Amino acid sequence: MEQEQGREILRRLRLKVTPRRLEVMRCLGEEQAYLSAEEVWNRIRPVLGSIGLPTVYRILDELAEAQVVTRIFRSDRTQYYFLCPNQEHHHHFICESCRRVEDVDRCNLDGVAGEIARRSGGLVTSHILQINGVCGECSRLGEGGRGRDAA
Amino acid sequence: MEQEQGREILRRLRLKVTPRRLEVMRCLGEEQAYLSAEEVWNRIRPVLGSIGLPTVYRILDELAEAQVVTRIFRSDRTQYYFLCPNQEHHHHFICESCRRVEDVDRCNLDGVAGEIARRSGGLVTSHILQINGVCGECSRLGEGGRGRDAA
DNA sequence: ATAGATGCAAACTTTTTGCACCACA
DNA sequence: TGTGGTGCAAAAAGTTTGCATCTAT
Repeated sequence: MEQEQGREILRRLRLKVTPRRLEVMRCLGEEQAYLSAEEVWNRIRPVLGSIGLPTVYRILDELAEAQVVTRIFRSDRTQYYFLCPNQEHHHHFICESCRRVEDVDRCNLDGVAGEIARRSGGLVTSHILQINGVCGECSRLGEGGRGRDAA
Repeated sequence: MEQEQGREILRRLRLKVTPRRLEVMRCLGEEQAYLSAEEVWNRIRPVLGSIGLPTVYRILDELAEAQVVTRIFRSDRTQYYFLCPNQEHHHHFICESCRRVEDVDRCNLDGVAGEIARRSGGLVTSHILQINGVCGECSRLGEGGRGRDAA
């Protein structure tokens, strides 16, 4: 994520361009991996001098609302975020080992919406499709992966 | 969910057959709708006389672990559960209005796994596919739906 | 100049844990 | 009769809120 791209996104959203917002976006984009709010906070604190955790939450919420970041679903009770400014319809392949996210363009779900409508008269408004696995690099490195913790 | 079916599930999991476990399963299966732990608790307390909320969490965790209940993903930070003892691979259409869940057999995702393997050498281990929308009945009733709150 | 952004502390919600007591097998 | 289940109280973890101060526009 180039800084200029971040500025443009914020202007489009009519949010003020602040160092904190730019840094949250840079951090999430830099690793192409999903992170929790606290992990983002730990990574950007050294760069910014200081920033509060509530500010990180506020920024992530705004960006998720604006669909500039995507929430990743896991069954722990933590929310994870991934920068995804690309608005085309697509899905994500997420690596269970290194947490990196790859885009998956293919989405064969149009037929499903039709089936539901035909069967019961229901209407599909959205879907979550998240593909979990182990990425190429982590597969080659063998099990255990790089690990990636809060610190 | 017949009581005998509940007993069989518990025996298969080598869990003791207790009134609390049977009642949690009955409650989740009865409505064909997803509920939070607290909602389950509120519904079964009158029947059982008394049960602690931690017990409900423990039971739901065991059943989710055993894949007898499925977790439903929402962006609030509450976990929702749905009884789904059917082990065939399938997905769910969930109604945003009444929370009822319908099974969707169709799953065209085999091609996606192949694409990921070819492209980067990655390996797909699982996927989450949750289809959100408004069910036939709620569509016919018009917007607003039946509502379904914790009480 | 001013509306919006942020830090800090404290609250809040959901979920988990510890331990004594109880009940199914 | 003993292992596993449960109630209760308290803690933990993640997230949100209130308000005073600061800053981008």
